Amino acid sequence: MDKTDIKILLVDDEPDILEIVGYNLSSEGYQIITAENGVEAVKRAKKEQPHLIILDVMMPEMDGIEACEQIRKLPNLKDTIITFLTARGEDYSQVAGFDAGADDYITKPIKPKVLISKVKALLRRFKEDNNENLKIGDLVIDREEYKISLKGEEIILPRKEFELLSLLTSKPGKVFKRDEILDKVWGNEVVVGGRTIDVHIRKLREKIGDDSFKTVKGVGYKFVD
Amino acid sequence: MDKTDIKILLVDDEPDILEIVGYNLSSEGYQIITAENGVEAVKRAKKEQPHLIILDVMMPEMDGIEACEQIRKLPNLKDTIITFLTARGEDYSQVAGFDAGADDYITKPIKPKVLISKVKALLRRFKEDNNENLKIGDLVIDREEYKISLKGEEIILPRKEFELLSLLTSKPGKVFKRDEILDKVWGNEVVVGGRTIDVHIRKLREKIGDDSFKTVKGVGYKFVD
DNA sequence: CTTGTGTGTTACCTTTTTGTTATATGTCTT
DNA sequence: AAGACATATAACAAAAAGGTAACACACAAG
Repeated sequence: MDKTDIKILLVDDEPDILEIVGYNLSSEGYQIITAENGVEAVKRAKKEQPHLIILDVMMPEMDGIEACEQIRKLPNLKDTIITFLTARGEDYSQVAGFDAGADDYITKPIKPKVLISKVKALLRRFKEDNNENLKIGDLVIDREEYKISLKGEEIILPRKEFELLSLLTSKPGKVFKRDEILDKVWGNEVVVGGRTIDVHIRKLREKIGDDSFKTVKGVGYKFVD
Repeated sequence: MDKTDIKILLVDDEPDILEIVGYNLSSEGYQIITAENGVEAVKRAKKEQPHLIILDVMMPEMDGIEACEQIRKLPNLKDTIITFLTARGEDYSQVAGFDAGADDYITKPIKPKVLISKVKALLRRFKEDNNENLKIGDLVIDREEYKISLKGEEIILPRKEFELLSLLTSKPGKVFKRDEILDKVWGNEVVVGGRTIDVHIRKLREKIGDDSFKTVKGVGYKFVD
């Protein structure tokens, strides 16, 4: 994901802060959206789906804590990172903030450099969470480039095999039922013979390693590390 | 899950810290277990199966990092949340801590209020994650991975046995009538002989333990802790 | 057009799971 | 204590599930 694709929602009732912080972050390449109070913040968050929300605690209309709680309730914003802006020493805010579902807080007065590195750190964590390339043991799976490498060795897999591997590794340990595999890899319209999955699993076993794929009889297959 | 059902293992070599933090958390209603070094921590964790472990990094005998690694290896503790206690500025510990499988860290000096809200936040996440796994006494049932573990020992069960166990444990203590079991595990269309359930119960008894399954004559079976 | 590759099928084979039966053991009632 | 139930158990049989090799077909590249 490119930096310029990242949206940050900045919420504070003081226009000065919005401007200074906004300026600093946009010059780093982030997309900035602003709001001046909690009500507006919730509204914009819902509409714009930002990746990160920086929320002042003390605000008119609806304070940051409440706004945070509201936002956390929205299912499509549950992976959004929320960080509070609080005056130093306001211990209470920190406490309430975590309770409300915040991920971090930044203390005022704001030092732009500190702010930016904190934002970067938070977003890095975010990216790691929903990364496109998976790394499991010796195996790296690059979904963008459609290739994998095992112990540094690059392996080209045919599409179906890749998709099957990709599915199984998306949740290592989880048992994928045959139905589920058919549905996700083949698409539920297509009807394939009963041994098709097995054959593909066998091919993966040949290429990736026998132990990585466990059969759960009567249920399906799982990938193990 | 009630708050009073939540166990927290607190590990630090300084008795003062154990006392203060322990006091604060117990007065919140959590059950507190303590240990004074890594070796002891691992032992107690294995035995008590706490939901959250607060682990000091610097300790004699075995430091927090190593203890964390050890604990993460135990299959029935893999959903336990581990958070480190580190001196401010010890950046290295934090990094190593995350590598070892920690979920968070708390910096010293500890402010009780901050600590408590952090604990709450962590446990909230835990509850959300963990709706799939049942834990009853020594037994952990992982419906997603189709496996169970008993006292840390992993056991693979065939599908019908797994489903039967899964049903009985879904409401420990409740007596499931034979009809009900047939319906839920076999499906009401299928007709099986009268002794089929007994045989499966017997197999579970062999594997899980004789005492866990009680026969209620004329009615059915129940799982007891 | 030929060749090669990806994909899926089929026909066995093996193993595991599941279910049945016959017999034993209990337990409650009268 | 005998009979009627109900469950336990072991040995066995049947069915299901998965593994594998060989092959068939489609389609793209040369």
